Amino acid sequence: MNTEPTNYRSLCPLSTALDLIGDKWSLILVRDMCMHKSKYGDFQNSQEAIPTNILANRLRKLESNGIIKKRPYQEKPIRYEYFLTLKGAELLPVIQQLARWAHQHIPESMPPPDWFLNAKPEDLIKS
Amino acid sequence: MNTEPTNYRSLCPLSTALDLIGDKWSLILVRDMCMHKSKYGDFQNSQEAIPTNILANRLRKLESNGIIKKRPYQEKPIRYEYFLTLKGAELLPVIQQLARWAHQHIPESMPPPDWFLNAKPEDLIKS
DNA sequence: AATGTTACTTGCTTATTGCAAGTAACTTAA
DNA sequence: TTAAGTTACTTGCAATAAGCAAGTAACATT
Repeated sequence: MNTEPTNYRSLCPLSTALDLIGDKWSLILVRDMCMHKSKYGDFQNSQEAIPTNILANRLRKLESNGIIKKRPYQEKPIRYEYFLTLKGAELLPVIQQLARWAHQHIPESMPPPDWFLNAKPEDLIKS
Repeated sequence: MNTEPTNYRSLCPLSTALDLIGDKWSLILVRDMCMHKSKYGDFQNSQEAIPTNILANRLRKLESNGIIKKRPYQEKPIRYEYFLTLKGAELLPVIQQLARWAHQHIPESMPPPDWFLNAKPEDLIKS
């Protein structure tokens, strides 16, 4: 399944970015991988409670768009762990800004932890 | 129409942010307002070709969430212009990062203009 | 042998998106 | 002065996507 858009809505960089990750769940999964969650069950157990069919679909899409990679961690039965590519890790500044914004402007939201605000994309790859 | 979520999926700042603006169109409209587009027709004329019912719906949601405000620019018939609040203007760092990311990682996307990358939220309000 | 765990898929319902057309209140051109 | 155009929408409906519940395959554990 290749899910890269064959034609983007426009070539505006913001618009192309949103064509890839502009939905309610993709960045939640990127966040989880920033926190070194890597297995299907880890993602399911996050507070936001992603439906399992959506989770499977998003993992496929993110992989097909080069944002994550999967690698087998056992053979019988075959099971994969998922982790960020460089392309995926470099979404960290985006989600840091989103978290900062939410903390400043959405009263209900919790403060982002310091380790998260201080993290760098290169901390996330090949860990 | 109040569209603020009564219960967010979680209180994680990223998650609450995505509950408000995590869709394909909201940030496109914020981008347009950063470019000083202000009228309904201006938004319709953007390259991404937002459907008119979605546009009306998103303007309502963004206003109800305090990200934009509207102000009448004529009385007969009543017509409004839309502009960013401080809360909306402070989404600029988010869309700057998204644009930067897209330019670096999506080959098809165009480079973001320098004025855009160098803009500051305070440049956008009360203009 | 039965129960549990992990990582999914399938079927179905509900919600959202998007297209096309319609409408209201004007403005402009013939 | 009438017809066509503009602006800012709303409504109806079809297509797509999301979400819930249940099922399944391949093991491990009790």
